[in-house]
Amino acid sequence: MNYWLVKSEPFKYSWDRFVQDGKTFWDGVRNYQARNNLMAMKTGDLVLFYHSNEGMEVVGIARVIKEHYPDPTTEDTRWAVVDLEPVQALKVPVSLEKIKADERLAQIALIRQSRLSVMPLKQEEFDRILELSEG
DNA sequence: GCCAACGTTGGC
DNA sequence: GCCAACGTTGGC
Repeated sequence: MNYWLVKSEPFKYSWDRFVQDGKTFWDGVRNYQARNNLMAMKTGDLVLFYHSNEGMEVVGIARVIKEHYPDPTTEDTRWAVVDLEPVQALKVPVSLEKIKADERLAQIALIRQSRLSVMPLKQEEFDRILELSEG
């Protein structure tokens, strides 16, 4: 089991919309590193859903329900998508500020490589973020 | 709205 | 193969 974090601008695709949809294919990745991470996702992996720009907080947990396949939104064969379904919203969203302030999370790509939109998390980092959600 | 970080493109 | 120019992302 692996753990991941994906970013979405709520303006483009918000958590609420995701919950309404029941599932979604995660498209729009146009960066090789992010794509490689996307293609490494396995069915059942858990994925934190982060709102970038507006909100700037982790808002929920998703699960991979289908591993990577060619991006249906482009003819370009280089890009891939995965299918995700919502698992649950966090009771309290975990803000970027809070994550930055936590020394155990100082090394995660969200902070060190702010432009990467799909990134792996260690289990302890994933667990830690959920802990922060509980106060 | 600005700008830093950084990935990509294209001329040489 | 280098590097300047350019585009995009995302925090502030």
